[in-house]
Amino acid sequence: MTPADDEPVGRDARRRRTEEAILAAAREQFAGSGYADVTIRSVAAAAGVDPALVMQYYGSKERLFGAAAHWPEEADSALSADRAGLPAAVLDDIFERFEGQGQDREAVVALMRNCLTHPEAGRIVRDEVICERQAHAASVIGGPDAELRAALVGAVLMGVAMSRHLLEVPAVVEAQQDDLRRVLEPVLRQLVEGGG
Amino acid sequence: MTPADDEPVGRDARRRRTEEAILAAAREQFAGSGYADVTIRSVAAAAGVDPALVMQYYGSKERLFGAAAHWPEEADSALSADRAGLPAAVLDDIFERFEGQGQDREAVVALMRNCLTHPEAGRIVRDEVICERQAHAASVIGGPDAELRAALVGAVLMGVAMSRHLLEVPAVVEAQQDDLRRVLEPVLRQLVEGGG
DNA sequence: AGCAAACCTCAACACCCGTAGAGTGAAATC
DNA sequence: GATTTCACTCTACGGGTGTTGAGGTTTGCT
Repeated sequence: MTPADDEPVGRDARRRRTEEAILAAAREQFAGSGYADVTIRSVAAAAGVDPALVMQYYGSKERLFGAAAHWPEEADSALSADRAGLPAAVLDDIFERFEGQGQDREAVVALMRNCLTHPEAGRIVRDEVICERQAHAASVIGGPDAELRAALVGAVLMGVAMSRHLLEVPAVVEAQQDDLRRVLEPVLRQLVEGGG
Repeated sequence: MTPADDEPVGRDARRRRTEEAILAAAREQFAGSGYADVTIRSVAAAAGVDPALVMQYYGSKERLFGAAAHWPEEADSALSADRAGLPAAVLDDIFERFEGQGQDREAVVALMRNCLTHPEAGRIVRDEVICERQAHAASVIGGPDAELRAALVGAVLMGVAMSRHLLEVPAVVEAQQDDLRRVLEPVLRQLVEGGG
């Protein structure tokens, strides 16, 4: 880390800064490549730091990944929506998570990128993201297929997010947020409200 | 390879059989784990063969992956459907590909499993699977959002397939094919037919 | 039987990885 | 200013990887 001029000095501040530099590099690399292709050495190099320091701060590659890739649990408007408001609410939520520009976006992309190949990432997405929201969605959906419909809401959102941010399917990447909202909202409504 | 008793003998047949044993082991492992976690050695061990033989037959790990993970181009009923028949047709197609029990199913799962972390697998899914079918779907959908809607059909199917066969979200795994068809068909219809 | 070819294995190389422990130099404390 | 503390680096180890070339052993042909 080359320290900037106007930043706070002192041992603690300096440490916190390099710690964050390592984490930022890790987030970026895990968001862009698979777990195995990211090496402690490559993260250290991007952070301008010795590989051993990464170990010293984060213990292991696994723990570094855990710190870099996660699903931020901010206020989720979809958890307090009724049936009519659910489609718009889940769209709001997913856009907020994936289309921001901060570290949270990269943490989410890193989690999603690895959820099919990294067991722990897969477990988090399945159990702590999809299933958790599924439980609430099912309760407002009701009916015999409530659980399935709720799970499929998650599946649809996952598919769209992956197409747009991970696989980068051109037509989905180039679409404006409003277009996606306009097209997807009725689709999700059909999913949560069934025939009626 | 331990040869079975009732199988054809001869040099060629034997070779073809071990070649297929290697490929079968590779398909299974690439379908179940990420590219990096599958090793030439583990594939060779599962096939009961020396690692060097895998190299001799397939040239490199990359080529072995290419042979094991692909999207079989069989007759695709979705390519000859009109707008009204598209939802049912794409569902038929995806069920046929993912719910069979042969080598094709594993080849497809292997491709999907790695499409977020393996660049070539990602390219195939994006360009040769999604975009190709998107082109046809868009032509039968029509309207200003045709391309986007067509791409989103692919996104929805991908999300469902991943939930069911890769991430294994319980509610989606346990659902019967008929349930999925019944719930998803109107959803896809809403997507391809828009407001009308 | 004897020879050639092909299937297959052995052993090894060169590389890169995650990780560990000792060491260094600067900042904080007295 | 001396000493301690802590951020940080150097060096290295052990292991696993893809890959290779030479050797062995079975098969098929004459």
